[in-house]
Amino acid sequence: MMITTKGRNALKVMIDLARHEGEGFISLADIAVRQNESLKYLESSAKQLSTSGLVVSARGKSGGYKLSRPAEDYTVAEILLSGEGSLAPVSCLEEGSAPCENACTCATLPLFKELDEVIMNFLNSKTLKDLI
Amino acid sequence: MMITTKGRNALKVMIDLARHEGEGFISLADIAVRQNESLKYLESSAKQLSTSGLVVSARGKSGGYKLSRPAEDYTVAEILLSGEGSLAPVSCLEEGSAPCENACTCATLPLFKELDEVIMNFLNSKTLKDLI
DNA sequence: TATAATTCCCATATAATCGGTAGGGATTGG
DNA sequence: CCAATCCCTACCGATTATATGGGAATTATA
Repeated sequence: MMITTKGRNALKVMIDLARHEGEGFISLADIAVRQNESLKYLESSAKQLSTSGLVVSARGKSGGYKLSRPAEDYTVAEILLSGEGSLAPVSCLEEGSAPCENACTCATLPLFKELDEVIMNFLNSKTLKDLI
Repeated sequence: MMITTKGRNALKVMIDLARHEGEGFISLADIAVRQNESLKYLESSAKQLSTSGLVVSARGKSGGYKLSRPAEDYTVAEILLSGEGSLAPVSCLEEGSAPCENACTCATLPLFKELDEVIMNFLNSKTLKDLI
C-alpha cells in the first residue's frame, strides 16, 4: 500500500480545517475528536503540514491551526506528499534515492514511470475543496 | 511505495518468459542471470505465478517455466497482483482486511477508492506484450 | 501573576513488512 | 545413478508503520 496513516492523517487534518475555514485557529484536540483519531498521533502530521507551509499554527491558549490559502488552492497531491514524503509507487523512483544501477536495462522501469505519472496526474487534479 | 520487489520480480520473470515465448521451458537460473536477480529470491515469485496459474512449471532436468497463454492476454495488473497480493493504495481497501469502523464517516475513503480505480484502470490497460 | 490550553520536541515501544538467505526435499531427463 | 530443476520451510537483520508518553515552550485570559 502506498498511502499510510501519515498521509491519511495529513488529509484528515486539512479536510477538517477546510470545513471550518474562516473560523480562526482550530485546535487539534477538536480535530482529533471529530476525526476520531489520537491527538498525539495527529500532532506529527499537523506539525509536518505546518513545516511545509500548508497551514499556519498558533501556540498557546486559543491557538491551533488554519489553512494558509483558500481550500481550492491545495492539490491533494501536495497534502499527501507533505505527510508521506514520497508517493512514488516503487522505491527507485523516489527523489533522493540512490539511482538503481540496473535502471538502463530494467524491463519494468518505464512502466512504473508511467504509473507514477497516472497517479500524480490524478492527485494533482483534485483539490482540497473537492473533498468537502 | 506500493510495488515491492515481489511484484517487480513477478513482472521480470513474466517479461523474460515472454521474450522467450515458444522456446519451451525456461529455467529460473537463466532468468536470474539475464535479469540480474538472485535465483533464490526469484523462486518465490515464480512459484507464486505458478500457483496463480499464470505460468506452467516443469520439474526435473530441462524443466523450468513457460507462459500458459499468449503474452498479449496478460494484463500487468494480474501479474502484479500475483506477486503483491494486493495493489490497494490504502490498507482499508485491501480485500479481506477487517472493514474500517469509520468507513461510513471517513472523509478520505471516497478519494482513495477513486485513486484505486485510476490505478487499476491503468494497470488493466497494459498487457505483458506492451512491455517487450 | 497564575493557570489552563495549546503547539512543539524528543524518546520509546511494539508489531509488521521488506528483502533476502540457507538448507534440503521431490522430481525428472539423460 | 546423477545432475538439474522446481518446491518447501525456516530463519534473519534492517527498516517502516503505528503509535504512546513525558514534558518544554508559548500564549490568552481571568
